[in-house]
Amino acid sequence: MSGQKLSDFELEVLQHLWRLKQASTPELHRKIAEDRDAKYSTVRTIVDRLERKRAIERVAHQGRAVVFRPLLTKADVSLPLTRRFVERVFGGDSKSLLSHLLDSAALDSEDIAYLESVIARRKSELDDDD
Amino acid sequence: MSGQKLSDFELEVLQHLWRLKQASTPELHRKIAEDRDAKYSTVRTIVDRLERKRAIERVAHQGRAVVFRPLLTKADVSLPLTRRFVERVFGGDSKSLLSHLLDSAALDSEDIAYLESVIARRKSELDDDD
DNA sequence: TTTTCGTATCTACACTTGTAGAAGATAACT
DNA sequence: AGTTATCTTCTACAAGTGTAGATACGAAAA
Repeated sequence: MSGQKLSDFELEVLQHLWRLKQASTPELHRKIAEDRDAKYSTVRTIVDRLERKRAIERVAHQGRAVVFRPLLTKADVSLPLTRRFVERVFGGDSKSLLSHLLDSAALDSEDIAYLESVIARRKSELDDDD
Repeated sequence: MSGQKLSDFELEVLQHLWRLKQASTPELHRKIAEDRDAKYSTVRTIVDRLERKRAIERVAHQGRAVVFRPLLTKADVSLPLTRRFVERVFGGDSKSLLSHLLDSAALDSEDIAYLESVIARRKSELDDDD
């Protein structure tokens, strides 16, 4: 499930909701206002759109405020978006993205150990069923 | 230089131009029509917009057709877009994207071999100066 | 040289997105 | 109970995007 495409702003709000588990629009507005300038009603509009897109749902009330929680998981969102991004920007070549990331991301030896383990697992999977 | 943001369709056309080095709108239209349904004038509109955004420029004529070439390199486009994508979808944490890429089925054995080589190099770098 | 395609150019339109004001509603404070 | 500070809901709008028809134009074919 996901269907609907999410805009930048909608994703930003979702990020906050993932972190907070659930939140009201006023809370979300405060969080967003920490980063940049945005009027309350603007945030509320985005929340409305997320609800209409069934990306979030109402779970409770805090005073007059409605509390929302995400319906989509990070994976629901990032899987298709990543695929689409690799397609759009790297013409489907994920190696380009990888090398870019490896060059730009600060990786310590711990990260590298992790990567190695994932790769090892991956390799055996590919050997097995491919 | 880049300034302007590029739409999905504009990026798609740019991809083709990078591959072809240069091309006329009719050529681009044919390429795109291989993948999906798109009218000539639609493609031409996108080419116009790319030109107005100074992402491409006219280099020659083929009969009545204008030949264009990219002004932006892949790096010009992918560096800021990747940063923005990581920000939007992974809340700025590029390591999440990395592990996501590794977890998603987007990698074939060739990608993995490449990754191993990069990691090996990375490891020796860390040994050296750390 | 006139006709005819293939291109270019112009114009248009519905939809999404970011942005927000205005008005209506209601919990909370006095 | 009345007032006030918050929230919600409604409405709006400009810019960007995908989409494409209509028309003009010029090169190539007849």
